Amino acid sequence: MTIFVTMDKLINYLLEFGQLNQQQLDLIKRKAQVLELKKGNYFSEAGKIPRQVAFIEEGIFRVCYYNSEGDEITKYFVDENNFVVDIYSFNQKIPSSEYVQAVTDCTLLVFSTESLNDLSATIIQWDSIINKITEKALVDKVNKLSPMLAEDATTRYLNFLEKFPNLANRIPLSYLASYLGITQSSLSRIRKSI
Amino acid sequence: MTIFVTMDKLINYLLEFGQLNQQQLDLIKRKAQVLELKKGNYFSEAGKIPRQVAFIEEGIFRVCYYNSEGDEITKYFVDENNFVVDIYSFNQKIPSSEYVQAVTDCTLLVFSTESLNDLSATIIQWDSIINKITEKALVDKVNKLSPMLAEDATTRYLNFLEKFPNLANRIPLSYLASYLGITQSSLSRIRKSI
DNA sequence: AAAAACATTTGCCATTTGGCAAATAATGAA
DNA sequence: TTCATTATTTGCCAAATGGCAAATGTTTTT
Repeated sequence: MTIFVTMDKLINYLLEFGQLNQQQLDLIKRKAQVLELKKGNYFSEAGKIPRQVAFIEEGIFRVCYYNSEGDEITKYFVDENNFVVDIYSFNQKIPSSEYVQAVTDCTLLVFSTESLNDLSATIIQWDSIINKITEKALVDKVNKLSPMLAEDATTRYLNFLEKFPNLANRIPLSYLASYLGITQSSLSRIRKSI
Repeated sequence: MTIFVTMDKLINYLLEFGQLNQQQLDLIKRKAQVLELKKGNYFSEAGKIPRQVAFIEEGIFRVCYYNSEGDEITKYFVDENNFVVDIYSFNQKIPSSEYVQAVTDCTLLVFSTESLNDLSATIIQWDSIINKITEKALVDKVNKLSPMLAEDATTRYLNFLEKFPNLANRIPLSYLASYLGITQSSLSRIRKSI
């Protein structure tokens, strides 16, 4: 007896990247495990080898690390309808250098390494779908970061507001400031000036 | 009768990502076409669907585009021992939104879409190797860009100097300034101050 | 409720970077 | 070589951002 969850978001997302029949979809659903993660908790941590991949049903994560000066840097945010994982460490089976933290309460569909291996072995299109998803996720990150370098802090903040309208005032200033590449006081002033 | 080229760099690079026997390596070499590209010329252009992938044997490229203000932005540089292509447009078969331009004279090993399809159909590990390469290239770009946001312009310039020691004074200031996210005059001043 | 701990805002001033235009240097064409 | 074109540097000043510490506000603990 399994908990009934439609997993519609996941299914629709996967179908954007390849065709899957009902039997395959059922198998995928059986391999996914629902996980609720409270705001502030970590899905994976620096120093550990990631052994799971999560599809975000609900909520927002951030990926962060500590630079050589010891500053905590938010590398990017990931919201619902996306997978989140340190993909490089996961695939290479090496310890991650970053944290994946829930910035809101989150509902995840979690796949273990073993489940993914099973899916890869059973579903002929699986690898192709996963590779397309991975590639798109990474290309999107590059395309997001690249123009930010040429934008001023206010523009970067406004773009963040557009992408995550309800988040800006619900997360610590430090998360956002380090993502935008500015100090907390500058961000505070930018907020006031808008 | 084919031109004799060892293609050592390419072979060694591929072998970092998977095993290939001599027969497979020979096939790969036969599918690659040597292309010399003079400084300033384009390997691929915005508006066109990319139909080739290049391995850079020698030389340096930049990938650039025009933002909504019409400024030319250098998204990143790619040097020898790397593949270069607008991977997203290439795979999706959609027109690229960026230019791939030689910033020095370059020697390339070019693979057409058809060659890559043949290799994919013939060499069982091919897709896996290519996916690993793609993933690493993109992860590297994200990891390069992300900390730049928190660095000041001088630091970004010094890091560029470290990565491309011989390039800084041989390419137009505009290429480098737009990559660093600063104006040409600022870069000029930073240069003087070092 | 009070205290402690933590997060955000603000003031003050220094530093960095930008904008613009003129001066200078380098490059390429005739 | 000389002229024309393009690229780079520089001066001047304005705007953006940072650094630091104090003030204020918020949350958590006791």
